[in-house]
Amino acid sequence: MAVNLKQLAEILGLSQTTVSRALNGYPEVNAETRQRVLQAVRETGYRPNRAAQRLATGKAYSIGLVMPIAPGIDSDIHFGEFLAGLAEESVKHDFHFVLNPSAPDDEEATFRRLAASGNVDALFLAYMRPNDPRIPMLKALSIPFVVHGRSIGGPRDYPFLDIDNTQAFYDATKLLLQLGHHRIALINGPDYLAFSIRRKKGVTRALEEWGLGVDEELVHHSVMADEYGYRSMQHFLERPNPPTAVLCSSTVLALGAVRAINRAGLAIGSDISVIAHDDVLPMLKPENFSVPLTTTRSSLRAAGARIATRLIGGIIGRGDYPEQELWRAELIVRASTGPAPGR
Amino acid sequence: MAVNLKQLAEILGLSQTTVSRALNGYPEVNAETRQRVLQAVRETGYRPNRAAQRLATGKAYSIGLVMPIAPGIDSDIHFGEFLAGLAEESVKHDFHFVLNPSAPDDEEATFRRLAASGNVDALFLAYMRPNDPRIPMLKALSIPFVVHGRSIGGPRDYPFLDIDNTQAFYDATKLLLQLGHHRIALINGPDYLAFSIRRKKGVTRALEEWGLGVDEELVHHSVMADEYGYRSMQHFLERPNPPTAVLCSSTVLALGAVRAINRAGLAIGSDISVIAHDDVLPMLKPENFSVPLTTTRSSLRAAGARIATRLIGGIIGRGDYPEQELWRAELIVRASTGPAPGR
DNA sequence: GTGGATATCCAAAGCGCTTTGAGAGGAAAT
DNA sequence: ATTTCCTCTCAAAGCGCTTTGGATATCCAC
Repeated sequence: MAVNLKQLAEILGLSQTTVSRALNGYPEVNAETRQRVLQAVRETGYRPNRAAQRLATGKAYSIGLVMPIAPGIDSDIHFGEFLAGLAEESVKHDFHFVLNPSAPDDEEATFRRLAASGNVDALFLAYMRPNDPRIPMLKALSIPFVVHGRSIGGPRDYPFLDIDNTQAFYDATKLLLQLGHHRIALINGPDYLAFSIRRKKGVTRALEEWGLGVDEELVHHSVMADEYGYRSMQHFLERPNPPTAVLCSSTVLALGAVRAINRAGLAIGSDISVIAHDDVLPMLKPENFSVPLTTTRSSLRAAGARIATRLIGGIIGRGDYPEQELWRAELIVRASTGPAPGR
Repeated sequence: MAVNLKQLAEILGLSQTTVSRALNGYPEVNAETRQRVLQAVRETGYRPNRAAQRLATGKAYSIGLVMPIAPGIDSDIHFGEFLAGLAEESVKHDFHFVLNPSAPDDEEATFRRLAASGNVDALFLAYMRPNDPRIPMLKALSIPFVVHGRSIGGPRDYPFLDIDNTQAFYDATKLLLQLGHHRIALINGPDYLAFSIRRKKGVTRALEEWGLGVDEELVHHSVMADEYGYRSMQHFLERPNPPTAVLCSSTVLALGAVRAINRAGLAIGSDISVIAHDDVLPMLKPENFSVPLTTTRSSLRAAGARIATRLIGGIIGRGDYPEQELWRAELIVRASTGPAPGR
């Protein structure tokens, strides 16, 4: 059943070369011959062996990503959503991914292995940290890559796609300040990730411009699961002087925070304002919250698609994309933000 | 920098054969020679080219999965969680996945392509439907595969891992009946998927054994996103004779349902009971709901790991696993279930 | 010392594809 | 008729690895 090039050529009474050329769109082949070849491919169900193709061309038609994983580590819903974007775009070009799971502390070795294996044409990086060692490493390995996010410090000349996290949280904070809030809490992502650091910076900057400082007691860092949103919020509310507004780094965190607020008997949008960053997760829409959530929005899925486009474009040598892109998140005001109480 | 076998052999003053054998653990190589080779590998950072290896052996050391995707289709959080399980196990054996995105209506062709490409040793299947055409197809292609879930109808002799959905929802329904509930609603997954059908069957069976029938008006099918849980529940509550209990096919659906119940001013566990199926999604734990959720629990991630184990075991010819496994979901009673009101 | 194991190692043949460098044939130009 | 230039096709090399089928050397027993 499974035919290979040689057999196909035999059936057609042609040489492998000609068949190969006909298939790969080389000009020096008769239109009629090409048709015959294509017809035979249809009839036999011939599919080129990718491994052989790869060995011959050096191209793998696939992009590699390292999936952070370990027995204790929770799967990240954001990762899945991003993947969906990558996938959506890749399918158009008949590309696939090679997903290489790896424990975080083994990530460097995994990258090295992946790059050397010849299994992938390009790599994708995320979960950037300050002075991320993977960037110089990949540059040294001279394999194309695109980063989702940005490192902080270290070399600056690498291809990335990021959203302007500082700006987003600056905007959000400013809105709260204008509404009269002074005690603003932040339920942020893990403190070792670059985006968290930038978001906090945005908050800090807005507060300082307003003549206020950050209250470190009102800043929590954690993995983005609703459980932590709940705990952090509960913690904040138990303070002698609780915040009147809270910023969440994800709608998932907001989910927990909202629960804590409800349980405390407070009204969202009047007693306390909530703003979350919305990655546009289809299963958790801010407009569906009991009180629709004000958000800074930027589609993770769109980012995935865009990165796939750039990566693939780079591989097949088509398209010329900017090396560095910084998307601005949109501030969308809904009912969860209102004037500070007592004003 | 990137050394290949030939160069490595040259450096060592050995033939490629010997080096290859030393690396692959063949017995006919001197222990001392093997050490020398391994040392050289360490020094040079030699990595075998997978494509070449694949071409020579026919083994790809990777398993393929088709990721259902399309511009309009939402990413499924359950998919990500399952993937995490697969990954966790695969990383131990240095396997990776080839993720092939595909539009649902193109799935068959994608499978065929994937199988013929030689890129993968085995395939993984999920989102089973009744009489799923992919099963006979893969059998015909004679490529190893394992199904997560089970089809309904069609051939029965194929390798799968499933949870006993009928049993799980039978158990859950029975609990509700024992608590005195008679009007029991079901917010189920998509009606074209086998697991949904089985879950409904479990509910039906329990009701019938109790001398009751299913009220089709109280059964909704939808994608598993909180939005639909909310809508369905709201819909049920607006009926003249609303249900006193509801079963949800996912904690994600329950999230929406709970919101609708809260909004209606009803108390969970007394006015209305809720049971959800819990796939053990780390970002959404039933014990963290404002009223902890009674659930039927079965870890999606564990299923992923188990399937990876079986798939990989089959490929490297190690281990002998049962072809078919049916896991039983655990019924865990929490505060969201209580006696039917007025009893 | 000779035949037969045993232990080590090697040359070479693929695996299925792309691609280089040429050859064959015909049309156009001289 | 010869040369030049296309157009179309082909044989063969090579991608980096595994594996078959020896070759060589060593060692034992008889």
